Amino acid sequence: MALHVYDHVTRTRRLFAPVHPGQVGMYVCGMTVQDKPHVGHMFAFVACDMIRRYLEHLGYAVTHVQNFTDIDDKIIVKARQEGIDFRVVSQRNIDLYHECAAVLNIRPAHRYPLVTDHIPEIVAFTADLVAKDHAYAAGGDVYFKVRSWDEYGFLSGRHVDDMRSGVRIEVGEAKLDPLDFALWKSAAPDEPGWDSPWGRGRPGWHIECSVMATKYLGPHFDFHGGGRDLLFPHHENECAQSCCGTGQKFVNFWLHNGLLFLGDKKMSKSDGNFFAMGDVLALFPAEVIRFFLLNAHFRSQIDYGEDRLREAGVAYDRLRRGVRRLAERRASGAAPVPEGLLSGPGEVLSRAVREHRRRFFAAMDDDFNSAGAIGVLFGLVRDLNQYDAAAGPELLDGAPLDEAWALFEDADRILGLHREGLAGLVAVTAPVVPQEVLDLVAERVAARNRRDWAAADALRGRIADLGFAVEDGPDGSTARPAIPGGD
RNA sequence: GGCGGCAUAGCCAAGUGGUAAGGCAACGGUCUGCAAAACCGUUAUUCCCCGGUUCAAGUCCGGGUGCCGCCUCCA
Repeated sequence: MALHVYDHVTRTRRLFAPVHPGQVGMYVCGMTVQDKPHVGHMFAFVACDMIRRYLEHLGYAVTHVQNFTDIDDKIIVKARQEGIDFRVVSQRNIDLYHECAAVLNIRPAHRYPLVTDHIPEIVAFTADLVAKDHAYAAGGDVYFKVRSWDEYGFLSGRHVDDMRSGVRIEVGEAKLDPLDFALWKSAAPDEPGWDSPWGRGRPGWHIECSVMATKYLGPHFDFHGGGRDLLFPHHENECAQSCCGTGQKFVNFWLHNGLLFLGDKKMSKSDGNFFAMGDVLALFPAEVIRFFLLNAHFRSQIDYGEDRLREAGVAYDRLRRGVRRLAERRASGAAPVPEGLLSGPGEVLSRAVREHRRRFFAAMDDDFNSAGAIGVLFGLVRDLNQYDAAAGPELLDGAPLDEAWALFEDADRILGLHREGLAGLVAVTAPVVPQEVLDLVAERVAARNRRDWAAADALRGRIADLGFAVEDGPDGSTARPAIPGGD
């Protein structure tokens, strides 16, 4: 099996082949930084991060470019409301993005181009489209001439003549055709603007991505990511501009992630129907959120809900405990069976691990199916547990145990489930428990020792009220945070 | 009105021709003072409905029903 990627233009999965051997160019539509990032945004970036990690695992040198749209109407409005420069608004939200991305274990892009740093290139690209008769200036604006490109609509699967287009002309616009869209918009005197051959203005929404993507990745590159809601008009327009400007095919594979829903509505800034990422991070560990987001195929729609996150936390815990148990066993000091030999349970484990490895990568090769791949990991945990039960504490089949560990490590590098990696995960075995709770635990141990069960149960209740759960083991009692995944 | 997507157990979810992954919940068991945690086991003769193609269909084709998205800013 080799990597196959879904291509929604042909509605099939195609064998992946890079434009340039050994290299992959990936452009991800970043945020319009009018507001703080919400969970829906971060879903898109987590998905692209997983994809990038897998491509790197396959050995490609990936160049990941992710823009910030730092000037647009809504940013201007916001800045005006607050009485500050638009740059303050956009920088503030860019900073927030980077904070969220870091805790979600999203690897930094190689470049984060800003629209406002590329005005000369945007002007040049626009002028070129005008020169090629794919665009025209009108009343200080410049519009892309949609009907000048025969293939317009191929990406989103619509036909120019079918579009309900009459409603799109706004007062003051001078489009020749309602379908046309702005490359350059004239600016009012009190608005931010830059000089151009058409007067003072600012870029339209789509042109920035054409300019920055082709500048950093070349006219034709491999992957372009972004939410499903960007398909039309944004990516359709971006694609039209790029193809007309460069005369080449633009993108080989589009990675449109499904949208995150809240209740029965799409999470959306403009509807106010969203959870800010920072607020969700206060409720659930970042690892659990990332696990939750990767536990469905990235192209499908996900419903956000706290119950769902809680479930994900429990599931994630099972996985993590499996990894920890394996680490403990490998470090247990039990005498390994001689090299080259396997015990009966070791034999069974060995076969299982090989099969899990095959299935894990088959899932990833199948359009980056992280959900299927995660399912395989749970199977590994189960087989490891069965080995534990069958082998007892004395046996230690080094080879299959090493192979199992190696698969967890590969999986972790690809899925990015643990911020510190597997070694870090295993090291974190002692969650922080406040002294107050420790004291109660000690009190309860004393009560148990004098077989005062009523007092012991009451103490357990008080500890639970503080958000901790007690576990009694052969070596005494311990407390841990009651929230799954909370350490 | 145009275009597109989805429908798999109580819930979430993978599965694009070969006889239903996985997680949560539930139940049974081991353990426990009781629990919790942990581990083991059980839980869809069946994939919205009706036709068709095929030796074989959740998977392909046709029709129907239901839900949703896009066509306006949006990850």
